[in-house]
Amino acid sequence: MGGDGDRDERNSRAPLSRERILDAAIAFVDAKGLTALTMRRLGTELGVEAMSLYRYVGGRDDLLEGMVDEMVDRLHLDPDGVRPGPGEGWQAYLQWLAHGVRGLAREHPQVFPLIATRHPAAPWLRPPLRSLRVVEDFLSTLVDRGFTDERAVAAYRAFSSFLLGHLLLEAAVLGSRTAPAVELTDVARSMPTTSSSVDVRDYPLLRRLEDRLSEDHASAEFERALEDLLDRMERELADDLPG
Amino acid sequence: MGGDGDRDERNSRAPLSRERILDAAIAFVDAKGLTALTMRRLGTELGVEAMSLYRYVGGRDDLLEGMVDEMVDRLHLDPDGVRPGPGEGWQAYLQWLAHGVRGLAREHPQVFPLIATRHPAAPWLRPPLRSLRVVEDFLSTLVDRGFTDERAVAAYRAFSSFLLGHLLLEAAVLGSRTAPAVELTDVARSMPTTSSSVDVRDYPLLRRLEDRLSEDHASAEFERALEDLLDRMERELADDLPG
DNA sequence: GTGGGGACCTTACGGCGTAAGTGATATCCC
DNA sequence: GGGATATCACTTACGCCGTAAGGTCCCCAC
Repeated sequence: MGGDGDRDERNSRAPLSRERILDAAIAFVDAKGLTALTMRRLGTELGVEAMSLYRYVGGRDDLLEGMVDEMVDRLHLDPDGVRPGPGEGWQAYLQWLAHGVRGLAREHPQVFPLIATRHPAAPWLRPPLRSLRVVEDFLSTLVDRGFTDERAVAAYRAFSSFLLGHLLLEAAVLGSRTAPAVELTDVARSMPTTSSSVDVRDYPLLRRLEDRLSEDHASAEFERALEDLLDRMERELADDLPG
Repeated sequence: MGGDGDRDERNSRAPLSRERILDAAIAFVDAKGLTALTMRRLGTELGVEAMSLYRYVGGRDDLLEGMVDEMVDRLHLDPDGVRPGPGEGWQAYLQWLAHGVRGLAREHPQVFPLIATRHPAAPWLRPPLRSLRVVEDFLSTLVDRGFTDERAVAAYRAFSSFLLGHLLLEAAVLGSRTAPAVELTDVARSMPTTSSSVDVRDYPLLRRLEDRLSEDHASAEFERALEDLLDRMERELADDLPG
């Protein structure tokens, strides 16, 4: 049996690496949704058996963790502009960071819940800023700009809560648009158990406001709320000095 | 072989119902964590085979949905005090609602991510306020108190973002405390792949602030941020009238 | 008593994560 | 050049998962 013919039977002979696997996993989730990601399917996607992935990722959990890490680490490359230098004030930095994280959420709405929901390594590593490097950078930037330790930590907490709430909701909307994921059979099966009939007529205000509720002002609301948050920080910061 | 002896072989012969299943599931997740919840184990917990559950819940997905619905619906019973009447102003109502939702998050930190993360039935049914009844109540209360339709919708969006961000983070901390869930072997396996050695010495500010970062001021921060949010709403509301 | 129907059980299937062992291919030392 | 060795992917197998389909038992109306 000719041992020659199967030399390049798969043309995707890029040699497989942790990064290649993670990128493929992120792309896969973007396309098919989180629940569709299995080791076997991801292997198929890469032209490889599922078990081959285990040389690089240690397990499904480590795979998810790796996806999150890689995405968060992208923040320090160039989110969507140039990172503000030391001369530019902490507001510019927080604006830059906020928009960077928002970019992640909008580019990968199916992956973002993972960033937001998985238990971080340390409890004070709050999503969505779950990288030691990013948090160190956050705190040192603020301290360098005149924040006390206490104010910097408070700012970190307020900032992460803000990002998480706004971006998780924005990503949920984008994500449900991208991945219908619910088959018609699923809807059919879940129908009979849901309590009798949910009649919209029981909720007159919802009916009246449904169109308005469906409008999308995500960008404007995000900018507005971010500015409010920064104003609030600025006010609190000013309270420290004149004592 | 004596057909008599197995009359009451299981003393848990309460007749099984959707509510009993949902309650058991919530208790199970509180105790063992979300990933430990399987149809088979939940059946065992109830003294029943897994397939018996399907007469009441339609599938695992419907089970999760039911848990969320039941928890959110508890808000309208008596969160942690008496619901403010029509004479009490929208601030009192929002305070009451916010503390009710926070109560859910703190009592069931392992379930809360489910409330926060699952795709709601309608895209404008934003977590964590995912019930038609609750949202109708929210909007009508505000409109009755003088909000325009537009302001009420904006308030709904800001309020849900606020709750989601703050409570998901608070629940994550409580949840990781409750369910260690990570076996020592898991940690060991995920170690070798995580990039070389993560040395805390590379992050001097984190080291300096670690204690401060670990302090728990969740309650005070929640109250403070909630008041800020209500103040902001009040200011915006006042802008409408005097025009 | 009997038969019809509801509540629970049994069996079975395909897919999942992954432990363990097998083979093929590139690399290096002699 | 030729074996030892390391590297990488594959194969096989196990136990657990969700759940489709059908069976069994018991209780109650007649």
